[in-house]
Amino acid sequence: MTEHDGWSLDMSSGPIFEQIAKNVHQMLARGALTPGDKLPSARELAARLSVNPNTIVHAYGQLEADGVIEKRRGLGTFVREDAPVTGMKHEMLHGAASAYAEESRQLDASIQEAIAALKEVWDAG
Amino acid sequence: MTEHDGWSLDMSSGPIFEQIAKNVHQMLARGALTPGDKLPSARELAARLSVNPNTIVHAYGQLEADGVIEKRRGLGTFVREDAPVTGMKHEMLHGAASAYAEESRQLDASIQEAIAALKEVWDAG
DNA sequence: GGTTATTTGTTCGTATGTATG
DNA sequence: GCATACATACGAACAAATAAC
Repeated sequence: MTEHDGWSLDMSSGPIFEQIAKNVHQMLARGALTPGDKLPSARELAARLSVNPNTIVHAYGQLEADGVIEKRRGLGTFVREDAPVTGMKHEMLHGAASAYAEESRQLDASIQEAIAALKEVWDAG
Repeated sequence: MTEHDGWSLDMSSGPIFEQIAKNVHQMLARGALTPGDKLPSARELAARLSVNPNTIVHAYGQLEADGVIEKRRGLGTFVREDAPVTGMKHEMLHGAASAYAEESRQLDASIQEAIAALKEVWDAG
């Protein structure tokens, strides 16, 4: 079994710094992170994910620009108290659902077929 | 209304040449392309999608490596007679379903929630 | 029959963004 | 912050197959 504390990089594609930022959004959406929580330092997270520290800095910078986190010099990086979390889970779920619906429709699949395929693969993950 | 002859680029993310290759796979899966069919020339498709002709060449090159198409200098690019089409629709649908299942699980959503979200957005597309 | 023009794929170099050290 | 390596996308010039003259 692999470790599972919320921090991972097993997503399929895209820039690493975006995957990390997305991961933070997901952890916020499912309550694994809440306002006031302290994020790992750039060096520590970089070591855990085996990536360059600058990549973490880049990801945190994007999250700061999104208004999700704030950096406190000498203390670390924290989830902002006014971070937008309400309804974020449903927003992200709807986004993923829209992408799946779009791909299914491009394959000329009905919603019944799409649901059937989803049920088939749900347990496999 | 936008034109809809099967060729488009409105997918969310990823390299352009991969989006084009994926589009060809989808058209093959739903029967919009069949073995022996002629694909648009690199220049024509590039003009239609407003991208560089070399980007199309790159996408076609990947499809050729996949054994799906073949190029004939001076004639054009064609779907190979022995292109694998059987079951391709289900394969691609399962791939998309797996991606959606993965994202839903990372948000701590149940399969019921995932199906509900899918139903909600199905008509919106 | 040979030459030209058009269409097509092929190949070179260049610029930008990402990841690394 | 800077230098290097890699992938992606772009641009222009090249070579082959076909049709028309």
